[in-house]
This record gives sequence, C-alpha cells and structure tokens, in this order.
Amino acid sequence: MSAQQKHFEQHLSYALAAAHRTVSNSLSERLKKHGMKIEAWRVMECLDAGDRLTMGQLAEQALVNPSTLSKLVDRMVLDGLVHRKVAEGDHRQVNLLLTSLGRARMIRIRQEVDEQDQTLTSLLDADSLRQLRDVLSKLC
Amino acid sequence: MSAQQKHFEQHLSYALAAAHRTVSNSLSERLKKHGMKIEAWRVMECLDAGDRLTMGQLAEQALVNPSTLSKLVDRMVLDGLVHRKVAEGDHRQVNLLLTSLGRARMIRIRQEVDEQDQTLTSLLDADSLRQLRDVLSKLC
DNA sequence: TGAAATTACTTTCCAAGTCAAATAAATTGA
DNA sequence: TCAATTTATTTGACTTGGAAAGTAATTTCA
Repeated sequence: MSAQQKHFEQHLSYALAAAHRTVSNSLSERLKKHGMKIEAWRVMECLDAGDRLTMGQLAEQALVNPSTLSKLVDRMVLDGLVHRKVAEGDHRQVNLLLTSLGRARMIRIRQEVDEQDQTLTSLLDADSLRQLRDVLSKLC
Repeated sequence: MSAQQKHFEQHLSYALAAAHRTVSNSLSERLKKHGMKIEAWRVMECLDAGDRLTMGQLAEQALVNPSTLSKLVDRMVLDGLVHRKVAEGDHRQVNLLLTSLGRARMIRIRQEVDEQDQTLTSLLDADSLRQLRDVLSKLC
C-alpha cells in the first residue's frame, strides 16, 4: 500500500471529469446547430417530464445552481422557449412552463441527443452500460 | 423498441453530468480550505507528473481550453505557484514549471484529494471500481 | 396575532470562461 | 531565400457563472 504511487489521472474525479468533458463537448457541438446549450436543453426536458416544476426543483434536476438557472431562464424567456408563472399555492414559488415553441424545439433537439447517446452507448456492450449507470448513480 | 419511452435522465450524458457535478462539488469544497480550484490543482499535478510540459499539452491533460489555461496560469504565476519559461527548441512554445512553493502546496493538497478519492471509492466494491475506470476511459 | 425566522427566488458584483482576432515563431515550397 | 502558411500561445470583447446580499412570501410560536 505504501509502495503504491498513485498517478493523479487514476483519481475517480479525474476520470469522471475527462469522460464528462469529451461527452459534453461532443454533445454541445451537436446542439450548437440548434443554437441551444446543454443546460437549456436539460431544463426543457425536465419541464416536459415533470409538470409545474418550481425553479428550485428545476435547478436540482437540471444540474445548475439556482442563480445560474434564474439567469438562464431569463434568456430562455426572451427566446420564447418558456414562461414564468407564479405558483398557485405559494406565491414565493415560480413554476416554469414550456411554450409550444419550446416544446417543438425540444422535440427536434431530442432526436439529436438520442443520436449522440446511441453513438456513445454503442462504444460499450449492454452489460458495461448497465453497470456504468448503476455505478454512476451510486456516486450521486 | 418503438414502445420504449426513454427518460432523459437515462441518457449517458445526463448520468455523467450528474455524477461529475456531485463529485466535483464535494472536491472543490475540500480544496476551498486551501484556496485552490480543481483546475489549478490538476495543472500542478500534471506539471509534477510530466516534465517540461507546454501550454498545449497541459491544456489537454488538465482538461481546460487553451485560452482558459492561459488566464489560469496568469493567476497562478501571481500566486507564485508556477512560472513560465520559453521552450528551448521552439520559441513559440512555453514550458510551465512548478515553483517550490507550488510543489509544497500541491503535496499538501494531494492528501486532501486522496482522502476524497478514498471516501468516494469506498462507496464501490473493487470490481465495480475497476470496471468504472475501464468504461470511463473508453468514452474518451 | 404579529414579530422573528425561514424559505424561494432574483439581483448584484465580481471572477472566470469563451470565441475570434492578434502576435510571434517555425515550417514549407516556389 | 523568403513570402505564404501553419502552429503555439495570448489578448480582448463579450458572456456566463457563483457567492452573498436583497426582496418578498410563508411559517412559527410566544
């Protein structure tokens, strides 16, 4: 154990960062054609999946900080992709809703993302893939 | 196949982003005590591992864009952690070198990072861990 | 009830990142 | 040889991100 000199590239955090970087670079390259950022796409998918999400829930699910989300949403509202609505029960909360333009954009982009996901998963056999998902989820 | 409605959280890119986010958040929390950013730490480890790295090689290994690296290095030079040296053979290239202060800081930080890596890897059994590394490296 | 504490979100201010252009050195080939 | 091209890095204009403060609504409990 004391003899084991660990190279920093072997740290899990490095391996993760490297894989994340290549994958998200290639994805954002694809999304660029649609003038869309990965985070904005994730926001839209979250909205499509779960109804009446608050900014807080959204930030968590879309993997962005609340204040970052707030500004991202400002831009998305300007682009007509989403709109804010004060929540019925609790007026502190804001529900974000997809516009029909937003939904349409999302559907088109979803194809692009599915393509990239298939390219990616084709690098692995079904077994590794399942295991990878399992293991990654344990880290969260 | 057509019946399979895939939730976006199942995309590999999402699982990776989520895991990367939690891991790097917890790591940067630890590094904060040392007034250090993950990227700066990676730069120092790269320098320690491979000698006479150029900015280009460094950017690749430390997982940052060249222009981002250039500015990060400006700050690290101000902090006395590294210094630039025009490469001997090719005067366009710049070799970045650790100062002794930089090396000392790196060693102390390395302990912190090793700790976090152990916490992390203890969540997994040895087999999953090996497989995880294998699979992640296939994605790069 | 209502003042104090908590919660949800946004804004502000500053640090850091990105893209494209600029600089400068090396290489190519007419 | 030397003008044109390529390569390595930095710079500059602009955008984005994050921490902490600010705002406003809700909850707590004396």
